[in-house]
Amino acid sequence: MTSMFHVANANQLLAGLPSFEQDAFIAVCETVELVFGEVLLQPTETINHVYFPIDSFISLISKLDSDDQIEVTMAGREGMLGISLVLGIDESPLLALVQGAGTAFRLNAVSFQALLLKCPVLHQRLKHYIYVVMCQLARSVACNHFHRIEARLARWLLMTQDRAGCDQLHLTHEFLAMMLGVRRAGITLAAISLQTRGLIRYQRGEITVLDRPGLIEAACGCYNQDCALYARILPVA
Amino acid sequence: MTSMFHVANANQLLAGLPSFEQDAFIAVCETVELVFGEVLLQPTETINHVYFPIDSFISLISKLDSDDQIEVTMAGREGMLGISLVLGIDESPLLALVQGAGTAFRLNAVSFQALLLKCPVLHQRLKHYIYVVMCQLARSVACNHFHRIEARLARWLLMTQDRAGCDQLHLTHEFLAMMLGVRRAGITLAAISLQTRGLIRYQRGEITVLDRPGLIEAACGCYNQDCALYARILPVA
DNA sequence: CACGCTATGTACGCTAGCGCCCCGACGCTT
DNA sequence: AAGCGTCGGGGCGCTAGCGTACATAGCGTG
Repeated sequence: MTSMFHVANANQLLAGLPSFEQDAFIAVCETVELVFGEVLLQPTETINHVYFPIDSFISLISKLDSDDQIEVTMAGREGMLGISLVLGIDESPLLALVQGAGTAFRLNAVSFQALLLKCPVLHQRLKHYIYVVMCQLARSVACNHFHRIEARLARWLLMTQDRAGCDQLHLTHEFLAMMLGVRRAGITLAAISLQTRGLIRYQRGEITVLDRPGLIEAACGCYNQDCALYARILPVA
Repeated sequence: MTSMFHVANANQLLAGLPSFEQDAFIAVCETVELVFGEVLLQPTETINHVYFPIDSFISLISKLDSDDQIEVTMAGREGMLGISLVLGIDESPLLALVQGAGTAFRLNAVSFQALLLKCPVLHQRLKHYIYVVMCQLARSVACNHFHRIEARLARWLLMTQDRAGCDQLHLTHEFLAMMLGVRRAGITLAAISLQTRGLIRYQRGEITVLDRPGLIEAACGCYNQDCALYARILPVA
């Protein structure tokens, strides 16, 4: 029963499910290791599996063409990958890239769909999760349009830290540029500014968050609003 | 029975429903007139009614603060307002503004939720609609970030024309600036360019689309991709 | 321990779009 | 017919961010 307790807390979408639904979940899932840089889903590809990250996390990237791409949302322990199956669609328009290595629960699409019918509480919780993601997408449209690179970088680091669960992040400026849809040089300037202000420290692909409250201050309000929304709609129980 | 045929074709989400579900729908809905400029929903407001536009359409606007706001999606005869009720959430983070006057079917939230349980085909179709909206939001994040005002304006005019169903649109530069989240002067320059190229003509708040294929050419590919997605996921029959 | 790769710093000219302002023109109202 | 409010055109200096390029500095490997 200890393992169930663990399951319930391993991923926040699964947290607090009644034991009946937890049993059903455990019966069909497997545990997999996600490797950094792995592409779990190409745009328009069929979704064969859903993932519930435990300590890994995944970037979901909207790609207009080879040059223009931007991360639109993340899936870590607070979320899942393959959510559109809940809507009855087995494809995703986004590129899913493992951004933080670690473990995740994996289910094949068929089992997942069957599971939803057996687990109304999970089903409802996942619908709420879809709502949260939609709100975050809508906010991101505005955020990416209006806010400066530095504020967006701060926001992004905070979101990543929440999902990685540690202060040390494995990220190059190049990678960050890809995520925010800006130049690498643009990231460098913003990073210098954040470092000068004592909020972060970095060196050859390792970024350390030194002052989280300060970073929240430097980030646009979108970070706090996203957090507040999630907490309100998907309380951990 | 003629009226039922009309219902089935009045709003594309309702099109093609089995007659049983159409009956259930007609039993609970009312027809309302939407007035230009009317605010149907403030951000965070409780959703008391859902709307299925017939020849009206609604702008859904993400508002960061009083200055920074941008339209993120539209709801016309191809969609609906209040979709988050399908996910079990009776609030919307977006501002809903009537942009094209006309008629719409309206249901109160409670009846709508009850209706979903009685109409599995409608329910499934609305879930598919949610998927389409999510994809469009994700694309808009990238589009608004990477594409020039002129291309985005062209896209926006096309989307509006589709929903208005006529060549003549009632729009000032000021309003367009609000929708695209840019300066009025920025719209003026883009509009001049489109007019010079013979794609549109405008005069004191009336814009006429002269060359639709040319306008599609001038728009970013996002327009075509959105259309293609909708057609694929929500075929009209 | 030297080499080479990768990550970061920096520079330069350029463009889109900003904020702000003023003007003229149209058209509705009185 | 006059007046006024609304709409569009245009100008000004400014900034963020772009594309490109090159230089330095760690680090791992041979």
